Amino acid sequence: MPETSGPDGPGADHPVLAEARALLGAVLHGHGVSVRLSEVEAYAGPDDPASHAFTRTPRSAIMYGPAMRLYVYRSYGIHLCANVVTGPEGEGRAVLLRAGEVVRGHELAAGRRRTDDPVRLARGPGNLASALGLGLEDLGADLQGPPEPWLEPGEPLPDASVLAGPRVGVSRAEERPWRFWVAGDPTVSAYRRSPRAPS
DNA sequence: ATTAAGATTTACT
DNA sequence: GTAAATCTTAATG
Repeated sequence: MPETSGPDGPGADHPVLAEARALLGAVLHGHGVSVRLSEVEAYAGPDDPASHAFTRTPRSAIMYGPAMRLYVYRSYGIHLCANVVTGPEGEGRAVLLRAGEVVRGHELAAGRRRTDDPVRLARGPGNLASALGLGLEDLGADLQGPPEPWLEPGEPLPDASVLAGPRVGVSRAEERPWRFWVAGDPTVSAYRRSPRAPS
């Protein structure tokens, strides 16, 4: 096991990858709704041009804070995305929660999402945050334990059940397979088009 | 102060 | 499958 930089260049062996993989299978308890994470994306700091932490800003300041904290940001102004800050303070590492399966509060989540499809309940970052009832009020919330939204680590998944692939919506460094999802989970969607494709 | 870009979702065809 | 809507944040003059 190679600690060498791999054939793909810098960041191929980044510690955030292991943390993102560890988040798969964990259960995120939100406002009356619990979701088992099935798809996540790893984002590093200065080493990742696609990360919000690439440049130090008030918005990404939370990413440089202590771990196990919730980072919520707005995407395209209308939707919210939930992230979990990982790593030691100052590293600026975070993991984006892209999708998951609702294991509790199914009815409540269905009411919020206005859909009865359990597969679509938490498919997509914005939907995941919406289904959990997360908002900017939960920004920086401690995920270490109740009563507020908290993250319960699950059992480590077999390596064979975890697949990796290129990230979505990232205009740069898409060659890095920093996106992890659970194999065979219907809540995980396939590759999507890139945002705002040039004419 | 203004311009540009973006970690998306939903609806319609 | 394709197209459009929506808001914030970041950078620049």
